[in-house]
Amino acid sequence: MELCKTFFIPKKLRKKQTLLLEGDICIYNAFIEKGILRSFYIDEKGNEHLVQFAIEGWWITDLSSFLTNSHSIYTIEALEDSELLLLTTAAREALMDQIPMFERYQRLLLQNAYIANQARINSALTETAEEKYINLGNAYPGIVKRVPQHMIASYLGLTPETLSRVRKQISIKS
Amino acid sequence: MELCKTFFIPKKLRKKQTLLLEGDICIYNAFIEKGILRSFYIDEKGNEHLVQFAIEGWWITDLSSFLTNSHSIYTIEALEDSELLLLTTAAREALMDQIPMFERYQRLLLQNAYIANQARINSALTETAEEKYINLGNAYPGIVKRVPQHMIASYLGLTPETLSRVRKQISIKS
DNA sequence: AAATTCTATTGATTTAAATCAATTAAAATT
DNA sequence: AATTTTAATTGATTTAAATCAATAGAATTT
Repeated sequence: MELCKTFFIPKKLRKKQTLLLEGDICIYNAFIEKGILRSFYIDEKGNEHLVQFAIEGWWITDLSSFLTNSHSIYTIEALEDSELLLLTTAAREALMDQIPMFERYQRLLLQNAYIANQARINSALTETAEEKYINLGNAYPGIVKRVPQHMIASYLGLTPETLSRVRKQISIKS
Repeated sequence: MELCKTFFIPKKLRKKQTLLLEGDICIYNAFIEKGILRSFYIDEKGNEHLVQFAIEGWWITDLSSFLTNSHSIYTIEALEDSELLLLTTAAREALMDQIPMFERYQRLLLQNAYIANQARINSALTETAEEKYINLGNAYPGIVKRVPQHMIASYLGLTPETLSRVRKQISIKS
């Protein structure tokens, strides 16, 4: 554990500060010790799309940029004051060499992320606005409570107005 | 290469035959030498949802079921007569032990699949029916040409009627 | 505390895609 | 080749969600 820690760079971010800006190359894979971050991008029409939330114990990066040293299309930003442990590509390789458990851990993380993304695709393609919101709340109550509503809407591919109406409907029903 | 081949079980599937049935445990990761397969599931309302296509040189499995020995929610079926090389969990582990390149290759595959899924999420959440169809055709022309149109519709989360109209619109424009 | 910015709600209207229904076209099976 | 099954198209209508617009409510900042 002590050995492991030497590979990481601690970093604090204040709310609204960024770990990665669109167009830059993502050189870190960030483990979140405290706080919450999001990644997002802005499309040609100027609309913002929320790609990922990440809370304590999760990792966040632009995997495509991080792995291939390509320019990122995403921005990663803290939604609360946060404490991170940063891993550079080099440190990650070194960790995987020296601690086999870590390679296994990374593979498991990626597998879980892949499976979670598969579920998100199914949700995006087949569920109604109400189902999307309820299912997200069940799967990640910590996130839904903690984040502005319009960001949840963006994550689900809904407008803020639609999500507001969906919430009203749900509250009337119960 | 010769060593590598001994780990695989060759298998031929005729069109419409299945590699995996919903409810079963997925014990194979299948490499496609020839042909094309799809994975899909049927929801509570009886609607079929196409999860994945896979052609020559690709892999197909229910990763969740394969990795955790859980019951699959997907069915995997050949859309043409196909030739596969099957890898059991045990053979996969052995291959990764004995041929380090193979572990690296598997990790790269998973990374690419993750990144592709991320793109599919963005598409599903933000694009119009027409954009989805055009972008899919650009990314995977081989698949769009080779597969019944209603399956493309299902993959994109559209009804067959909508896809038919989208195609008509595109043909009128050009 | 006042002002500004950000966030959520509500109403009216539009729009993209789904649904329902019928018909035509193509493919597979006998 | 004839029949059956499967696939694609087209039309009419409905519906879920987006858009446009205004207002109200919170949270920050000065």
